[in-house]
Amino acid sequence: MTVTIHDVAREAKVSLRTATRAINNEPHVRKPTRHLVLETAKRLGWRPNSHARNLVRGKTDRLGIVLPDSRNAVFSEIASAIDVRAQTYGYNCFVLHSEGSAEREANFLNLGLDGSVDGLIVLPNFLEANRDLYARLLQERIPLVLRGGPEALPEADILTVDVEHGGYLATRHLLNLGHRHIGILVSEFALGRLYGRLKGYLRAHEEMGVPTRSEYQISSGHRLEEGYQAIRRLLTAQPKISALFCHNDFLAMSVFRAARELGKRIPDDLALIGFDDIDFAKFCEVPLTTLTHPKEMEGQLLADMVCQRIEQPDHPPQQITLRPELIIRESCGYGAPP
Amino acid sequence: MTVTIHDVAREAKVSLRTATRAINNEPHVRKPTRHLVLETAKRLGWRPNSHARNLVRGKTDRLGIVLPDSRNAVFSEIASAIDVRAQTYGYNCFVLHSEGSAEREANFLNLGLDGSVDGLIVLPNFLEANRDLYARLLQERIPLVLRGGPEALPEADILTVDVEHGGYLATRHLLNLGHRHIGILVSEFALGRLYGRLKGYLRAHEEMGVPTRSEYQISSGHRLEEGYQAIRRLLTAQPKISALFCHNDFLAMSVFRAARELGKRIPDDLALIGFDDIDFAKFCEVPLTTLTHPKEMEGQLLADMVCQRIEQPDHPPQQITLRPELIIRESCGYGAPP
DNA sequence: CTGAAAGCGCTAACAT
DNA sequence: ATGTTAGCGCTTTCAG
Repeated sequence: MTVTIHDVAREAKVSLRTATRAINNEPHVRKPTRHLVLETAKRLGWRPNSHARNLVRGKTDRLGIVLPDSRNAVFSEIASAIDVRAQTYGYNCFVLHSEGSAEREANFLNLGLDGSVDGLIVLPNFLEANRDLYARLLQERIPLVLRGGPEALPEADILTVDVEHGGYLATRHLLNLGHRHIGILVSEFALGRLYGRLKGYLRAHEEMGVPTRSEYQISSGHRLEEGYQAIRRLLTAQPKISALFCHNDFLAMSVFRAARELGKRIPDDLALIGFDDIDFAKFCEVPLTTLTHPKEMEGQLLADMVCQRIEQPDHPPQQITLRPELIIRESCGYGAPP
Repeated sequence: MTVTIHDVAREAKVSLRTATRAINNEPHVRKPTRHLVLETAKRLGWRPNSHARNLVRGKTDRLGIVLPDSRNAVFSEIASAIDVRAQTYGYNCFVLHSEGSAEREANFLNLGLDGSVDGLIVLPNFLEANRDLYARLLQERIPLVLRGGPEALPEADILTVDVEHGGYLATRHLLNLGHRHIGILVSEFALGRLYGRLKGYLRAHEEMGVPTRSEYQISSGHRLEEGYQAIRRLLTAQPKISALFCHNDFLAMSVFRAARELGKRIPDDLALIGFDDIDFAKFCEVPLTTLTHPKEMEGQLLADMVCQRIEQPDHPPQQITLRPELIIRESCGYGAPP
């Protein structure tokens, strides 16, 4: 039924070896022979079978990118940058969204173990729940690069964004602007790296001698709606809050509506800082002050790291930290505090 | 080097057949035997090889979802809904972003041809450029479902959103509100379905006896920045425009900044309508009036369609059209025209 | 330059 | 309940 390279060879009256040669553009085939094979393949409607091919080659030229959440554009932006770079190494990328499910994340990690991809770049959400799997991946020497989570997996290749520093920069900026009642929204995902923002926030306060209050610190799920509800609650319960540092730009977008409904204007009555510098940050009504790091470079580094690991399995693990920078736009106003 | 199921069988002192049985949870293996095999597999560090498995089974239990653009959340939302539904059939989904490249799209279509996935759900951007490939897919009877583009490929399974109707509804709404100078931004992708919006826009005008002007009709690329520039240009050149129908919510988001910079307020000086009802539409500063169709249902239908095609290859092609509905929020105001 | 033959790791008829 | 055996479709030594 399905036509194999065997059929092509027979039909073209050449050996199997010659057929592969012609088809894969290898040398040592005469032009007319090659042409004949190619023609025959076409005529017969032959098409390569990736499984057979990958099985014998022992590789796939494919990479898996495991993302936590398909809604937040920052992940798409990073994935896109990884993809572009991976392309130059000859790899295609599959993007996989774990969508808040440890089981889904586990499934995707398995794609590394069962040879479906040659390497994995993962933005982990369930480092704890899937601890064994991550360990296995490492032990089996499956090329794996993590974005974040160095404390949890010190022996892996890891790219980290120094979110604590980001939190510090953001908060210091707000304090310098004169704000003394600064709210903070962090993600409820209990990953160490996520609370980094809070650490930076606390450190900045301490450094400036400004007291902090736990009532100003809240968390929410990763969905826009959840962020919106949490922020609305915070702003309602703590009317003194004049500035808000939001876990990421995505959730920060939900502040606009909450603020408006409570009769607060951004930036006049409420200063707002996000994190990530997603595209929307530039084009929302009041362009968002935020923390950024070059996402093209991040993607590039991540791709480089897996590819390097693939080529040199024995290379000692590499850990790179990216420092975010503050991008001042308009959402914190320019001037004095309320 | 790599441990195979063969090794496991030998080590457990059972036959190959029994080993597979145990491992794949098939019946006709005694408990202790099964346990022994599983233990041995674990001890030896055996892991299944997906290529070998898929090669012999002739299927992968995987679906490919080809998306035009990773930035626009509407695609993620649809993909996510497809994924959820496909899960219930036992399929995993790979999402693939063609990102405005016909070649990338072609690459992904090839995953269907080479057996990497059992079926393909594609939101096509390059139906023309990849015409041959689509035809091939159909001819080879690879399960394929398209979202949009029925004119181009009448013999395929297709789910269409009636964007013309959407354009009509949006424009009529604006006209009913009293607007007489309505701008429209459409995507520059020359797919038939995309210009549907414009058709609906024109039809609504005609029906109400309101003249249209080509100066009010512009197009832009799919990036936020491009939308922003196009809109800024339009609004600057045509100050009479009091309402804007935007190709999609994603691009509509860029209107907020453009309007603000030109001293126009939404909805007071500029009414705005989008398309898609992405999450952001609800939570932007002025919740967006838009066209919607249930994306959960859309994803569900798309998944059902491929799965059905996989199960019944001979089923006649199915074409389903979804009608968008107008969701009135706040971006068009409530009252009279300017 | 071309060909014969040996697998890659797994599943599944077909026995026993 | 378990074992034997023949491939799935392809690449790749190794000989000619």
